[in-house]
Amino acid sequence: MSSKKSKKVNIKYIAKVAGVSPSTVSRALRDDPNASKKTKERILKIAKKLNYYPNLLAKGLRNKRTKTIGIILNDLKNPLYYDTIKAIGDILNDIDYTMVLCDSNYEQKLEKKNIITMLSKGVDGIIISPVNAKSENIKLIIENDLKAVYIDSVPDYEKINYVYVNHEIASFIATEYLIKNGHKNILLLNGPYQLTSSKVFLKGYLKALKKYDIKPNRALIKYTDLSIDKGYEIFKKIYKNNSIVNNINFTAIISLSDLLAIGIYEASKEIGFIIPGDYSVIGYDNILTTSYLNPPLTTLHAPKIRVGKYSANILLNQIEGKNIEYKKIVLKPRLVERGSVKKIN
Amino acid sequence: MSSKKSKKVNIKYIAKVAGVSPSTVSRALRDDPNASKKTKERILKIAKKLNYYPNLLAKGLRNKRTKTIGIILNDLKNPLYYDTIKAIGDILNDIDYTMVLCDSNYEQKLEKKNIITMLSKGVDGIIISPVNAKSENIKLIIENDLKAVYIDSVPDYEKINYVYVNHEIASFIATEYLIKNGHKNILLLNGPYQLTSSKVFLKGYLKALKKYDIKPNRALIKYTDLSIDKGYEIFKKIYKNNSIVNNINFTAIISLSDLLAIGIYEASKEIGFIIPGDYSVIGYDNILTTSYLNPPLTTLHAPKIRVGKYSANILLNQIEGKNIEYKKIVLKPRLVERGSVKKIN
DNA sequence: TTGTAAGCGTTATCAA
DNA sequence: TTGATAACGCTTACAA
Repeated sequence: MSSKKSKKVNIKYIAKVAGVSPSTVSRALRDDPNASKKTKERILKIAKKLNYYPNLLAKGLRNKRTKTIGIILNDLKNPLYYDTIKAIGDILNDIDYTMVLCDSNYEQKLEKKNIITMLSKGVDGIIISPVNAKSENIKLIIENDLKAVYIDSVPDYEKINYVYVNHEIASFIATEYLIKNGHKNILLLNGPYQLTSSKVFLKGYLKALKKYDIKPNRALIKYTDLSIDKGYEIFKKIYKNNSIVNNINFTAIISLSDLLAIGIYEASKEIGFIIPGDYSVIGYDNILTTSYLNPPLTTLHAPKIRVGKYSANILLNQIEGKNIEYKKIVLKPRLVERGSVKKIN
Repeated sequence: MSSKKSKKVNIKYIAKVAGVSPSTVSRALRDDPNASKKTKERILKIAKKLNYYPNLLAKGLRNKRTKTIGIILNDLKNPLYYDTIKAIGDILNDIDYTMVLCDSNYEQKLEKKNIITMLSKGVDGIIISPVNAKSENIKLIIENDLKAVYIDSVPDYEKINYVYVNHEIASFIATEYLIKNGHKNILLLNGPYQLTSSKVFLKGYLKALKKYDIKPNRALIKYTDLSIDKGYEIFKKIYKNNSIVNNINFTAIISLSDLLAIGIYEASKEIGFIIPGDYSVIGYDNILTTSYLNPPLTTLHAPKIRVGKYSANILLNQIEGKNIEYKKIVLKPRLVERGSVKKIN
């Protein structure tokens, strides 16, 4: 069938087989108008028979276009991202683009490396959930004219695209909802301190407290990595401190991520607390698992699929030159009332 | 800071700035022994100041190595893959490789396109969950000498690598477990018909039935796509047929994917059936959500992280030439007993 | 230790 | 409509 050690099939080789010049083959393969229909058909047939596939490295080097986009995310394991990735993937499949996927692990240094990798690989653009909206890494993107759509948090620049679920509104809605349910001492379980999303999330929380004349308590604001384990850990630690020194009291918890909320559930189960009897809990993102928790988690729905669709379309339009203006899309989270919040007097 | 319209920084440009030849720069950047320490340091400093980053397309074209691996999966949205992707990503980050990620959507045609894309992009190897173990697509991989590690199902070739969770054992364990709990009429909710995993899964099911002298019933074997929605749909349809014609009876369900099992939960809730009172259910994969279902889903744990680690390491070793032999790793699923199976008389 | 030059597979320009 | 040629940015003989 396939001859071993067969010569590499490239345009030059096809040209030799077809008895024409490489440029003619190139034109035929690209369906260039400057090529007779007849030769096109002939070349295409030969290319197919030889199982030719183009060398995208050479093509990219030559054309300065790779039909590739980069996706840089903070944690490939967070279920939050999968609907988004799937949505992007579907769009790319349709138009023969591919994606290079990187995980920054919430580390600026790793993020920088990832951005440079994208530049080096000549991707046509990136979709990035930045670690920090004010970091040098954003400058790196801008100064290198790398087309980008920011998701998750928004750098403070004019000439950028973003598709942003407003975290400030999210925490505001959550906090207000709890307050209206009688809660005054609300623990904020925030993400990593350096994460811009955490800062924004804090803002909405404070805003809501202020609106209802509740004095914020520094001890009720905690920062941690976004994972089930960390949620579990921190809640156990809080519980321990609480029972000993008894300096922090709260009746409700807001967390930046459903994962943290799940960790709280785990810890509560172990410690023996009841949700929402002892503590009310609100999560964020509305990942699959939340609706099956016991009690089902009240959370804020993030429109993950739309984030993917919008960001991919914006980026692609810009790459294809169909749209020059910068697009700024702000999506609103939506409260999903389930069973983890209790009304208290 | 950055001069607008600045000249592209490449090796040639650095050479000019440094007053040396391009090859000297190339050697310096690659830490080639044939370059004086002094010039190396000088070049490196200049490169840094100029914010040089290498053009990986050119490098790849020249070296026939791209430090890129391709990942081809059947459904980017299936939580089964998250841990695997994350594990692969962590390993790649450590050694400055990147991944190109593609979704084949369980379609052979799309899979073929994805494989060709990987070849065209000159990836150093792929990790693939093939749609069908006997398809022409496998030949495509082999004939093009594309290094590959197969996960999820195993093509019938000698010279391949795979990391495989044995689905036959999975369904056998599940079926036997149900039988030992008194079930005789067991519905098999399988994946898509053309999917090799489905065929293998069926095998273990039949084997267990045979062992206990239970005659298989064709009507109790169903095929469908792996998603919550499809699980929901098919179960509602089965219920409808069942109540009208009453030709199929069963007390337990085995499904190829936890997602299908969740769909069954949803349908049951709506119809009013009790799990495991009316039907016992066993899933497969042990995705995060399963332990929070009500009742918690009894399922077979698939070692997802290990699949990622093993497959990445095998592939990388082979790419780096550290290992020439083909590696075949079979992992065993492990029964996770929870609350969705009831013992009957 | 360094420089020259050719080549990786494409494509755009120019000339025929 | 086709062909020759140079160039994309990098590396590696080979020569100096």
